[in-house]
Amino acid sequence: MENYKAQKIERKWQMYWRDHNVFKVADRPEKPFFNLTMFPYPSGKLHIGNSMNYTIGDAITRYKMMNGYDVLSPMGWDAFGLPAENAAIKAGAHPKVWNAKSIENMREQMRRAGWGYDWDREVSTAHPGYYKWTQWIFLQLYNKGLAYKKAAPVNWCPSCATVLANEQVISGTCERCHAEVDKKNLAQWFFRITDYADRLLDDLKLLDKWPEKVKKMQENWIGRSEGAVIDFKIESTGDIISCYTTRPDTTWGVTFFVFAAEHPLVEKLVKGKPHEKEVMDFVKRVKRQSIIDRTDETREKEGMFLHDYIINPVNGEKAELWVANYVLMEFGTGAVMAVPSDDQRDFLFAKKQDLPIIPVVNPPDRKTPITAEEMEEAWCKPGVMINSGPFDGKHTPECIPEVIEWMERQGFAKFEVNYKLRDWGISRQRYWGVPIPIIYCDKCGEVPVPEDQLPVELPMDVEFTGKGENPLAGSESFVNTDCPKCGAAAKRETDTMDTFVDSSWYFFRYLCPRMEGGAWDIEQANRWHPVHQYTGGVEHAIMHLMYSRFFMKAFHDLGLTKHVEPFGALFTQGMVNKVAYKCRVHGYMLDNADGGDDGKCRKCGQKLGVKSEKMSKSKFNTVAPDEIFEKFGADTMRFYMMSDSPPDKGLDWVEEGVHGAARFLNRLWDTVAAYAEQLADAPTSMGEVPPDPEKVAALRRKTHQTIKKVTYDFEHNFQFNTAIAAVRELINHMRKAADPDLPLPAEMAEPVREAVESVVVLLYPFVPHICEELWEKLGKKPPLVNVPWPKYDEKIAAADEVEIVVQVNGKLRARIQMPAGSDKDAMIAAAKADAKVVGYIEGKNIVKEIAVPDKLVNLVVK
RNA sequence: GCCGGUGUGGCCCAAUUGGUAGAGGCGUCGAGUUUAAGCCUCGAGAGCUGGGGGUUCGAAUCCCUCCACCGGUACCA
Repeated sequence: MENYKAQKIERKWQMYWRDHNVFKVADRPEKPFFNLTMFPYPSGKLHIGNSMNYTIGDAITRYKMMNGYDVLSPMGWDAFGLPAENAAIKAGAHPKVWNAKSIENMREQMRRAGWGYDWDREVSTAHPGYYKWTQWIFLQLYNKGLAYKKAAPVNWCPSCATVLANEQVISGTCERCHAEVDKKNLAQWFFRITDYADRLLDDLKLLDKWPEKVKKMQENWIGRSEGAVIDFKIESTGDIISCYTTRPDTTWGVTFFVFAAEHPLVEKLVKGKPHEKEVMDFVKRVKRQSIIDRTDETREKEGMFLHDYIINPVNGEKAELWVANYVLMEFGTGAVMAVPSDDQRDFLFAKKQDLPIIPVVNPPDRKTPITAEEMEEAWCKPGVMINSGPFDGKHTPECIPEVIEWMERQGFAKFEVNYKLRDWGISRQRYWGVPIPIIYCDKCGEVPVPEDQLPVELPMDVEFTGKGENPLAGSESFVNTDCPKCGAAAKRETDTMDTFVDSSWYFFRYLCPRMEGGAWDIEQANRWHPVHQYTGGVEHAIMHLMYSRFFMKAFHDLGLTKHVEPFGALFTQGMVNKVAYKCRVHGYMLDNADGGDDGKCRKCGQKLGVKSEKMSKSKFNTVAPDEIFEKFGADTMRFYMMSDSPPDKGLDWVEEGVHGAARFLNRLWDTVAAYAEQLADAPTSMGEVPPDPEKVAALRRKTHQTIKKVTYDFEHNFQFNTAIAAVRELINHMRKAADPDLPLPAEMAEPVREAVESVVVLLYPFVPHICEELWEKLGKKPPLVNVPWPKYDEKIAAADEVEIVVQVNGKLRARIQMPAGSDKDAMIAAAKADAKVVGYIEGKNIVKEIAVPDKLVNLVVK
């Protein structure tokens, strides 16, 4: 018998799949199934996260094909972005060249992993044939008023020299380089995603096949709140200033009023006043504070009195006007009515600045009204309104609608819904991205590039200096152009788009990747969408998925698709972790396998901390798929990743586990090959051992139970670890029932054949190479994707005899064998008759008899 | 802080949703095979299910509370 040679058979089948176009899918499918995995950034090397993603995706592709679906399984490249440009700066190569090479490498790695794709549909977002349509989409949004330019304070990463979206700022630092992010005022392009806030929120209800977790994250990010906008009058100037509040019921408790440092009225109010310098110095200081400082909640709240007052519209009371560092310009109106009795931030500020506190909500269990002196913190829970004029005695927050109505009648407030979601800033001051198709003309102003002039291509005559300036701005041939309207000399926009724009519509382009007359064919989109299964990392739960949903809805409104949601079902895989070794003083280091000693720091000798953490180069705990392919083969990597833990949770990468996977595949090989030989000998004699009907039935039962289990796991959240465990059980059972190295007894030949074939078919989605090879050894015709997924027979799978547990007062006292499906009376009677049970119930009163069919009997006695 | 999630043999994890705590794997130990080790085959042990309280005939599962870790988010008025 030949040994299992992974690399040899893997290459053989990879060539087979390619040469036979196994994963090519028809444009007009009978049973369409769009199986999408998140396309990678072509960094040049697959990382383990990709491998996890695509191994899950490939298992689904093959499973669905075996179930008769026309599976669309495409692959492409999210090819624009910073790393290519940075690499270009470093290596002196053009990003285009660097990119092409990276893609080639990764395509080869994907082949070696054995993932099945329809390569005729490959797309790259950096290809002019693709980004032409990204620009076209920009123009459609622009014409609809959904793309606009405005000067806005933006997150500026000084190290990357570019603008970052809010979502790319991780607690005040750049998500890429971790430098502290500054605020900068720049003219920027935005997409009006906020117009869709309510629909993005409401339609989450349609996504019943999305993880609750992801929907919740999106809900939080959209951050819908209801409240009122209330107008206050400034005493000195008579200016009306509005503020948004979710608690208009507490307006009687307003004791001061606070502006954000960026609020334009601040400067106006102090202009020429004695305290002008003091206040403006404070404003400047706050503005200069980094985002890190400003968003650190534990930091002291500071502020300055503006020596001016506000008139509270509900009762005409005066309240001091302040500017403070804890109010954000970005939310609401940048001005806050402060109710220290009901808001902990206002409370702390009032205490610090010695401002008055008026309780307006009385804790419900109190008989007498609470006083300001009694309060140790703000009361923001439900209660009874006090000191609130006409609303005294009412319960809040229930009466908020009534309060708003009352205010609206008086004309100084109105109901309003607010969102945390901001418009999507897409401008990037970088070369390696999609040029924004806008031209600036002195006479005509901002002019969109006519559609027939697309694409606006990236110029090649650029210099990569690594300095802050966008290289595009330095390209004469690019910048200088003619105005499409009047023909006069004009200049091009030099900002490029955020790469999330590229990836927000790629699932359309896969449908018609080479189409020239349009971005996609609407009929095809209506047919293949929404994506039947989308699989990717949970790190894209907010940005990518939100932007794609927004695009889908905008496309719908533009008549470009009939659908409103892009992804019907979503599966998010967990992170891949591995132990990392960390010294408290000297940081992460290689583990002790590499020259270290007994887990001690090589620099200081202190004991290293050992903890499983997300794989990262900086932690020295990465694993390269390539190395696994070389050492063990792709099937081993695939098997290990799928067999160890449920894929939606994380995976702890353990070297021994990989060995275990390799061992299993060897055993699978030996076992199936041995059975193949025995089966080929087609035994006819009964042998010396007499036939054993129960043994035959038991093996068949196990086979059908296993098919049922694996099918169930595919249909329920992809619990591949338990599916694989079930197959292992079947193999163990079969080996015990019929020694693979001995001639098969005649009566076992068919049951064994059924079991062996099932094993190979059931494992195929996970380890396709070895299974194709074994399938051939069994005398069958490849490829396995054409073999129908096995059906199980419920009758064969059902046990005819079951073990019933007998409890007395909840304690296990006996086990009895009974025919499956016995009725409750029979079970109870049998339980009472059991000799062991009798000892426990004799002479006692049976209070209650519980029977669970085929499971247990519980007798409650006194 | 707030919103999610997780906590089960030494380790990764099952338990078809309230019914025997243990499927599968890793590691360990033992036996067989081997000149020996490894590989391979067969077998074994190991637990108050994070702590406490409650509901129930019965709780890993449901409820309350606390703790630990992971993820998201964060002065959003």
